[in-house]
Amino acid sequence: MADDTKKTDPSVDFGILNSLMGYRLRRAQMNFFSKFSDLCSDLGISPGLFAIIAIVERNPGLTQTAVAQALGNDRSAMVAAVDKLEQMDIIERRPAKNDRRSYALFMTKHGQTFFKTLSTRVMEHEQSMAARLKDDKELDWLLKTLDILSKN
Amino acid sequence: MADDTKKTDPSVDFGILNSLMGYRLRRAQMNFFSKFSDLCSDLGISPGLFAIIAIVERNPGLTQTAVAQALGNDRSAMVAAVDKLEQMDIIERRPAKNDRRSYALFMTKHGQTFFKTLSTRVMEHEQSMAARLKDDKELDWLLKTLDILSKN
DNA sequence: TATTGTTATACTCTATAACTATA
DNA sequence: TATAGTTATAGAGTATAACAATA
Repeated sequence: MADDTKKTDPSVDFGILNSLMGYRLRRAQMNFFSKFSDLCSDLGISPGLFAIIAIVERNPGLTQTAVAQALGNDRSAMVAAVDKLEQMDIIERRPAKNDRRSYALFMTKHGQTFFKTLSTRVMEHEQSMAARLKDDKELDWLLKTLDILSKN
Repeated sequence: MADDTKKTDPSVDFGILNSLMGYRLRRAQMNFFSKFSDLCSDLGISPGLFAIIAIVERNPGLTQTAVAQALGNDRSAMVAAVDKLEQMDIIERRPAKNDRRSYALFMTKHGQTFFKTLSTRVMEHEQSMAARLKDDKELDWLLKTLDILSKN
């Protein structure tokens, strides 16, 4: 919602939370997600759907399960997501060539242009957030550090 | 679940996702949360409950609404959370002195020691994650940067 | 009128198990 | 026997609206 009216009370002592990467990651991520909603909810796209589109766009022909594994989702969650993206004419299922159990996922023509619109909005927001950092070097460092912290 | 068996396929091209702070923040945060569950689910504590305890421990006497505002939660979500923490004998509601509508929240005796156990576990994990960084300077920089990115 | 705690509600995410058709 | 897609389901988490008691 990106709501300025309810501020965090500065007189509250956050104690240990202040020193926890886990807590700060959560706060930062919530901020990104709520802004993402502000920017893209009119298009019916959530962060999770955006990630699926981004993977399919760069890796046409992947199966649902392969996309789920790449994103760390469960197979079962893909069904409703791909159903929706298919109804929106963004992605299409095609029968896989070598395996009649699985579908290969591809972008539709409309999906291609839709993804460009979406990417532009998302990148604009990213750049406005990146402007809070010192320089591109700091951004690279942040991305690298977040990647290191993403591995278990 | 911190499961090593299902790896992210390295042959998948993540495209724009790789350059997005929002996506990397999500991946890093998911990793912290799943490890938090591994460490603390036997004690019945989620990250959200831990945050509430941490605030009450450092700010005894805050009302439910004040804690909710500090953490960015909705008032209504506090009810079940505080109910649970009260049943676990960690936090107690006391009638507020000046306002008969509200409760003041305090740690119980058991809650004090419980929180120490909890904090030890969480800090151990934090330190093992911080060990992936170069030094304490880098950790400070990360915490500061995440704070900057948390503001809307 | 406004606010606190509460309830009810609903919607999204996520996780699990089981089914079917294929492999 | 194992896997892909699917379905059903259940549990979190989150957000909104409304109500009673109190300010």
